[in-house]
Amino acid sequence: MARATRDQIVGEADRLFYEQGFEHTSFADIAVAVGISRGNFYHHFKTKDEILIAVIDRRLEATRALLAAWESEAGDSPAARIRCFIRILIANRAKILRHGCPVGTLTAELAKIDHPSLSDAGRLFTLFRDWLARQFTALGLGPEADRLALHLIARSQGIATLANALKDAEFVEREVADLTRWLDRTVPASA
Amino acid sequence: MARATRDQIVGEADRLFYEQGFEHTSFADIAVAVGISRGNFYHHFKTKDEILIAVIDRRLEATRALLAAWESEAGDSPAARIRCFIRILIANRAKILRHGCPVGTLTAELAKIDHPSLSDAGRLFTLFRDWLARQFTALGLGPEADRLALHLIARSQGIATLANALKDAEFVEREVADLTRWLDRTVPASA
DNA sequence: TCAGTATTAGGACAATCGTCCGAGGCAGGA
DNA sequence: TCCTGCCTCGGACGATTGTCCTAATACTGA
Repeated sequence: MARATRDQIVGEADRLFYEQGFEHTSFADIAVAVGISRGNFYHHFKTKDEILIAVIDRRLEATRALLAAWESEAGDSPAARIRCFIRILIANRAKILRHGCPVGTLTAELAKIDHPSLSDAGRLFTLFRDWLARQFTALGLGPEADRLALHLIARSQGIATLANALKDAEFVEREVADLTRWLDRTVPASA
Repeated sequence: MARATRDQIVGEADRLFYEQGFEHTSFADIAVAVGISRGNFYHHFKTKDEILIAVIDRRLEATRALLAAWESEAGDSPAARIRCFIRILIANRAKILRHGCPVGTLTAELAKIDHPSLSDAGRLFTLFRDWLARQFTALGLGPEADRLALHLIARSQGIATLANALKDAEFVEREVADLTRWLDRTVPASA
């Protein structure tokens, strides 16, 4: 089945792009990881950029699924849903210490090499932004919802960047606690 | 004079590493920027990693000078000195939108390719961290000084990362205002 | 069973990478 | 004046990059 091979390629590329970066990952790296020959790629993807687009699409889909899972997991409480977002810093702590945030590091790299897919990668941020803004709106913070969403994402990015640079897990816990207090202070005392 | 050529190489490498990234910048790129032949490098630097080390040293020195300048610029007010730090987000706004924070993007890249100079680059963060902690200590916040310093750096990193991804200058202004309010709220009402 | 398509392997390709060499140019001291 | 040592040039090197081709194989439908 061609679909299976294609999915394997995209899956391994996704992992390698995260762990090593897009440019630093070669066709040979992906071929070894998947266990296929290098020349086989051309049948599934014409260029490396096409693999990147497929990886971004995969991440967009995974993010949509994650957000949907949080909605059912946290029930009807928007505040609890936002706490799910904050908690990914704890859940993915080990990976973040080693490789940073998958969204932030990818967009930073694409911005640096002036890659045309930067705007596509930016849609990953938009997904979180809009979802968070909807939660803040549901909490009655409509006029500030987008501002609060961006603020929360920026705080998370800063924590991930610094945790990655300093390799400091305790710092993450401390900042997440701080972020949680900020959330409690921001939302009305209902949820 | 050999020293002048060497300094030119390090200077252009510094700029290019910031604008394009370390890996994406080739010897040829630097040679063109400086206006010398490619083979000339070997006389000044044996490897590309040696250039990176020189660039990091240059940035460390520039950072020390910057911090010293803020100390005299802001007089004896630690709070005013901290505001100098916050203001670099505004002063370097245009570059940050295009290329991110020079410190954050370099450490992120070096972490991703598992480069041995990552710890050296991390010393750039340490410089700001210790300096900021000293200012908070001078404000009578000794026990919390290091925590507050890291918090402030993380916030700045998050703003830079997101501004770079979204190319949104207005967002930077808003978050800097927010950060300034945080500072006013945190420091005792003396300075 | 067989034709035809889909998938794969292996390698060639030009370009570029970091590295390194040897020949020339230039200076200042004897 | 010539010699010596620093500096620079242009190009060669092996390795690796992304891209692409062709021949062999696996699979499918009739």
